[in-house]
Amino acid sequence: MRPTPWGLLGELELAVLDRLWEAGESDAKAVHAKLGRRRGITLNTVQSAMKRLHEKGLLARSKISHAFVYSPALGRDDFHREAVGDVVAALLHGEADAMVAAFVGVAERAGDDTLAQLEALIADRRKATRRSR
Amino acid sequence: MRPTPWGLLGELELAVLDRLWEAGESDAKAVHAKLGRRRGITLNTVQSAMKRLHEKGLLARSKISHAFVYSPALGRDDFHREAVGDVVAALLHGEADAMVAAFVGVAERAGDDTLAQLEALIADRRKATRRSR
DNA sequence: GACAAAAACCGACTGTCAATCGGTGGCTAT
DNA sequence: ATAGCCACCGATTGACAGTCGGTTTTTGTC
Repeated sequence: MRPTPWGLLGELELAVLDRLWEAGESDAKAVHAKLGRRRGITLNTVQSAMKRLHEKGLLARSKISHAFVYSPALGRDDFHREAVGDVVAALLHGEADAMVAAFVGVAERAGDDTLAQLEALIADRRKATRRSR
Repeated sequence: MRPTPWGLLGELELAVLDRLWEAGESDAKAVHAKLGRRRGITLNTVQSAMKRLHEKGLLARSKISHAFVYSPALGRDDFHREAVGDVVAALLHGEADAMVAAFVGVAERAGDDTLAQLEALIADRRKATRRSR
């Protein structure tokens, strides 16, 4: 019985992903060096997290000599879109009105500039859409 | 050891909320009548879910005679805004650019009309903002 | 080829949380 | 008083992240 239908990541998993996006491909040791010390967790823990991320298809890895080097399977933006999309899908069952309202609401309380940014980007996307049609 | 930073609801809990938003205040029995049968769960299970929802502050309740009548503590839209906002906050640590990009991306793949809707609503909100300033 | 170091892997344990019931005990209306 | 209804408590299950310890595998080096 799946508690939540949307597969959301944990805190450490997100931190690892962020690290990978920032630093590009890295091995477990490098990631641990950056965020393991602060958190007081072992290299092993970081390894486990990265392995799970790999199993979920979020990290690609390749063996360099005998060690793994991981890299994000999705771009930061793709992942964000995916995640937000999942939540939105589970929450508002595909109802565009509600979705739009939620977006605007969130953007609004993030600051007025955000709304303007949103507007600008939309204009951009719509232009692109029209052209490609 | 918090598994996920965002407190997201379960499947049943969401269904209960949806039901309450649709039908207005109801007691556990009524909710169970609507979605318990299909799911093959007992009234008791629905009661538990509603109680948890109440403890989380998402359902208000008042005792009518000896039974509780529950009603949503937040409007549907408020809740959606809240939930999406939480996820966005945890995911993109307050970076407006990424947020905007994600919104547009999700809206885009929800259909082209959605983008237009979003645009319209934004124009609306910005007008309102300007007026109130 | 043997060996030490490094890293991956496996398995276990913990904490949290939703879902799900059963049983118990308290009101309520008759 | 008493039969029902219903809330509450507690227990169980299942999932999943975080966290390690211990074991095995791989490698580079004498």
